[in-house]
Amino acid sequence: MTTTFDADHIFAALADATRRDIVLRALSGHEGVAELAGHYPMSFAAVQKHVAVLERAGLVTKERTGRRKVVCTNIEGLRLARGLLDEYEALWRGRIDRMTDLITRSKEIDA
Amino acid sequence: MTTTFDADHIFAALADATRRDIVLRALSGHEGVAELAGHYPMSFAAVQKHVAVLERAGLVTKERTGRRKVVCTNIEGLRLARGLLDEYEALWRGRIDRMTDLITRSKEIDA
DNA sequence: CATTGATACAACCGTATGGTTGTATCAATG
DNA sequence: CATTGATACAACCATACGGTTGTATCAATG
Repeated sequence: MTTTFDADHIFAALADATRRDIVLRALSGHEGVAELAGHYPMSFAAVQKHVAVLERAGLVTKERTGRRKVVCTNIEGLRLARGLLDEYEALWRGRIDRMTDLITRSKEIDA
Repeated sequence: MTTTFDADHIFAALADATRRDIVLRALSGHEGVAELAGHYPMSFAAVQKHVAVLERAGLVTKERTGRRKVVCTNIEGLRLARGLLDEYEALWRGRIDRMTDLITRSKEIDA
């Protein structure tokens, strides 16, 4: 699977409430790291690290605007994440369908 | 958010290729921990731990069958995970829609 | 060009995670 | 009931992670 590496990073990035919240906040794309940091009970550097994790996962980008750097949720990244989840859901659903199919058939055999 | 705790565990559980593979394999629900362990280049105990993580996240269950314990993907858990993702997608999409709406309007103003 | 505001980075700490090996439990079976 | 097969659990190790503080960079501004 070529997307395994990314899936690791994406799911790991989403496995933290602070980071999920940052993704939401960064959708409007108007807050710098400092403003974001203001919303959470932790240091500026900690939030900075969270943003870095999201960046590495391709979920947000940073755009320089004057002396600030605005954090923007990367729609492409989100779509990719969503695509991964869809793939998995398809696989899951596929297997579930085949399972229920098997079950149905075995019931027919039983009858 | 009441589901935050679960989201942490679920995303974290999915952030590992081995565990994602176990979820897929366990959908057919006929392999014990030992059989599962056979597929991966690691010890039995390591796979056992991975299964434990998935179990804690509510993604699989173990059912005793004779002397074996069969690992079964928990469809309910999967649906819950899927639900979480849907919620997030809805939020994301909502914000995206509002964003594109804003962009469209500002373009109209520009024109 | 010195200062200030905003971000980046490095070092450090405690704890969690992914892996190992070894031992204990527990159910089937001779 | 001793043995064997399958799972569970505990101790340990290395590394990653989430947090801290302190220092460095870098762009605007007086």
